[in-house]
Amino acid sequence: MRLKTINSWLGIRAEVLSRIYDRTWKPGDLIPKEIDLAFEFGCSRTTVNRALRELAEAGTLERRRKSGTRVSLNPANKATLKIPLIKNEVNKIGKTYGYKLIQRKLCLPPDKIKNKMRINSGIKILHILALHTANDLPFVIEDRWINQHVLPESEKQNFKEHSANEWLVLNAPYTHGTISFSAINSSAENAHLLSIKSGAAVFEIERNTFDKENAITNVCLTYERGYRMLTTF
Amino acid sequence: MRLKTINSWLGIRAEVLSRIYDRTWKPGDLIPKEIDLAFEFGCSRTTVNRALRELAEAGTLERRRKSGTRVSLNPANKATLKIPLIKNEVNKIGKTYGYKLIQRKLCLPPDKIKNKMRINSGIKILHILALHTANDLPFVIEDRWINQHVLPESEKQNFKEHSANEWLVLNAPYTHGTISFSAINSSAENAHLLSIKSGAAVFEIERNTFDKENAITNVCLTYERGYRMLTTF
DNA sequence: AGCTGGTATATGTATGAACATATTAATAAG
DNA sequence: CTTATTAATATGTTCATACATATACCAGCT
Repeated sequence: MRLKTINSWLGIRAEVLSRIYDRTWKPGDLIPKEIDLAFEFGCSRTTVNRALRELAEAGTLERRRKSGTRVSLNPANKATLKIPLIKNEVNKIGKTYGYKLIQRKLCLPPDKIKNKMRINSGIKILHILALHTANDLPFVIEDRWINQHVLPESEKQNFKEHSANEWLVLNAPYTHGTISFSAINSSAENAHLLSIKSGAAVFEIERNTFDKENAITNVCLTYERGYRMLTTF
Repeated sequence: MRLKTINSWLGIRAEVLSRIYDRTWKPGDLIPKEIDLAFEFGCSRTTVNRALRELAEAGTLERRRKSGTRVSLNPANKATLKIPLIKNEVNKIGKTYGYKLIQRKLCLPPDKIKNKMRINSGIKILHILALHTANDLPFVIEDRWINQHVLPESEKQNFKEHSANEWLVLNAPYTHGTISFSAINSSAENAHLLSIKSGAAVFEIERNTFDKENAITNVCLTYERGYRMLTTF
């Protein structure tokens, strides 16, 4: 019955959220169909569709053809994490970024890496160990393997001035990847590099990127003690 | 000059990704404007817009009015984490979910919680400690504070059968929240609950949810040893 | 130089109409 | 009673068109 004219998709999204919030539409409820909402809000179905689609992508709504749109039972608490370049991450917290290459050489990867990157036995690949610092204090250990057979250019890079992290972003397009977060007790070597006690809990991010079926790189980032990864929703 | 007819937004998104991938368009490059792409792909600008908008949301492209669209310099490695109900998380790995309430009482929160939830001194709020199990083995410790002044219904719940986690999803609408991930050395109490050695590194997720300016709940989830949070991109 | 205002331009949004597609519900065949 | 077929329907997508809006660029002024 054409009560309001919130005729922008942002306005409609806000109104729908508000109705979910004030429990006019409760979790699990079916909400009116697009045409009816369009009439009520005094806009076209296209606009309603845009608003509802965004909410469905965010996990707030669930939509099915013919059935209709309902409020999600578990609002999928989706958090989107931005994984920035370490350099940017350090700059963002107002500290001075530093980088130091510790090791760079071709060697046989351990079984774990061999499996993850699908490297045959006896094949040497590029291993890089580096330290990123914030105000000259250890910030992150970058322990990286690069498949130089897939990425021949990488063999010409010495990674002395700039981290592999940065070079890869510009020069290694990927199709997909995996990422995992975990907590581990730091090894003696890592503890030494980070100037912490051996065994101290540290936050680790492991990332694998692929070019179709070929693994490009595997990196394990070990963060300074007390590091927190934050986001909002 | 109308070479192909990939005239669906998904097709166009794929084609654009492919061109970025094969380095026809390199990071930082300006790509043709919507109208030109529409002509080339033999579709309307609306469709191109949809494809490019999605890619911009994903962080692959950066768009500015008048300037145009360019390939992101740092493809914002955005990973979207789905934070499911613990029950669903356990079921997903094919294990039997269990829940045990350890403690539930009104008490004075420590300073840390008081600050985060903006609770005045001397005010008691609801504290819940519970253990979630997978195949009868400890999986997650849920250490939660609920502001029962904002959420009066919560005081009537005993949380014996179902976790606060589940009740809140259905009964506590929120406007926004924060989430943080970290690694810590487990305390003696948590180690005991999780049947691990005190000091072992454990993964922690801390979440705060708000109803406008009022904090609804603060929860700290401490996961079993070796837990990994995974996602793909 | 620096500031001001105007203009051109690429993206952003809205519309109504049309057709596509998934899925439910009704119906007919076995 | 069960299963295959068909119709109905809500969302999904595309289109041509129009207008809105941010902003880069330029001209003219101080």
